[in-house]
Amino acid sequence: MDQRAARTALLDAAEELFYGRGVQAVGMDDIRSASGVSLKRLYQLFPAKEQLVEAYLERRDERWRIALAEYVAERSDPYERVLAVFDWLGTWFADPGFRGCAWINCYGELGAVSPGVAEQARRHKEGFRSDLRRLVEATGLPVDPLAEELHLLAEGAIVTAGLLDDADAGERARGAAARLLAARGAPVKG
Amino acid sequence: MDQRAARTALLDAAEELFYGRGVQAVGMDDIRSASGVSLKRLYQLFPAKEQLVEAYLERRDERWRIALAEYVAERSDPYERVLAVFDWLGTWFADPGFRGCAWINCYGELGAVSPGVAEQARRHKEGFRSDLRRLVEATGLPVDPLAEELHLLAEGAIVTAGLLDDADAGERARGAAARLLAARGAPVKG
DNA sequence: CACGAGGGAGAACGATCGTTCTCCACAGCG
DNA sequence: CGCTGTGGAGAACGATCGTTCTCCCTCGTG
Repeated sequence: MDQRAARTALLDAAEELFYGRGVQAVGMDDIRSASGVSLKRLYQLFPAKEQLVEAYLERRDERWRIALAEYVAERSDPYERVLAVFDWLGTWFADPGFRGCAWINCYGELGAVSPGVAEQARRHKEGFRSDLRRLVEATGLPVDPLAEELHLLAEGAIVTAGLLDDADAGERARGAAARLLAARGAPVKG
Repeated sequence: MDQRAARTALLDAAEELFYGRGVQAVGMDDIRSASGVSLKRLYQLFPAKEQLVEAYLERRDERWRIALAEYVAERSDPYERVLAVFDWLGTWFADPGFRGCAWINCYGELGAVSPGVAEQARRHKEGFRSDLRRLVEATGLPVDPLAEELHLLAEGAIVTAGLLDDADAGERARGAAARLLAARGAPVKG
């Protein structure tokens, strides 16, 4: 197994374990067992646990936002694209492994104690917000404050789905989003 | 110092430290120093750290929701009362000690590992949601799905204010809430 | 004063865990 | 075959921290 494969195996194991149980509940030894990579190699690639956590968040951010973008790109109508964000959230919430937002969870766990983790969480949320803003721009509607409002709905749905196990939060957010779009002049479905 | 005063001192210290730094970053010794209560007494009142954490969340929930209710009760118009929830969130976000939602943070930190903490977080969020629902009921507007939508906005504002340091999230959520209310037939200010 | 109960201060204990070190197997190469 | 260095397995180390224990002081009571 070369360095590249080891790195991938480590990040895969880290993602599954950290997301599922929380960072502090997972030891480096658990990562080792789950990945099959020796501790020596682990510490060569990630000299401290914190760096593994940050790398996990960074890679997940990339994947998460790309998956969202691909899902959205399946629609052609710009309004539908905006609403598809909420559909996608709904499919995420329905995933059996769903356990809330990885970045919110990590921020709660380590944000006060690890600037790097706090930064990753901030970056992810800002990235998501600007992705959403771009989708709103494409509709031609006035972006402010519409995009921010839709972002609040999305974040609210994520947190509610995670904490209250409320998988319908996506649909409900979609409904509210449609109403806000209509209030701003989007053509209403008939 | 009698038992009652010791309990209060402990919960005060726990609240300040746990909220400010996260639960796992605070040792029982820190609680002892900050409260002035001896370890022996601490363990008499809270036989394990987890119970102190749960008691902290429970007392904070009570205070938080009462403070919100009192703020809201200063207005008499039922629509204004609903919107006042978002004003109150805005004042909370502006507090210099604001560091996001205590329950979301604790859930991220311990939710996967401590059922008691997960339960407290769930209870708080459900309590908040039903408080909001009652305020919407008082307007006479159809409650579903309006109340849920407003709840998503509020949660989104809380999480965004915490993570992105965005103190204006309250105002923005208030704007969106006003629009959703208007779309459901509330009389518009003019 | 004797004495026992209760409480405070802080040492001690035991477990966990991030990180490093030791030891060994084995492959490449003369 | 011997030498060398890379890497794996897992023991060891050191720190932290939740929890308990020890020791001592104090105070109320006979």
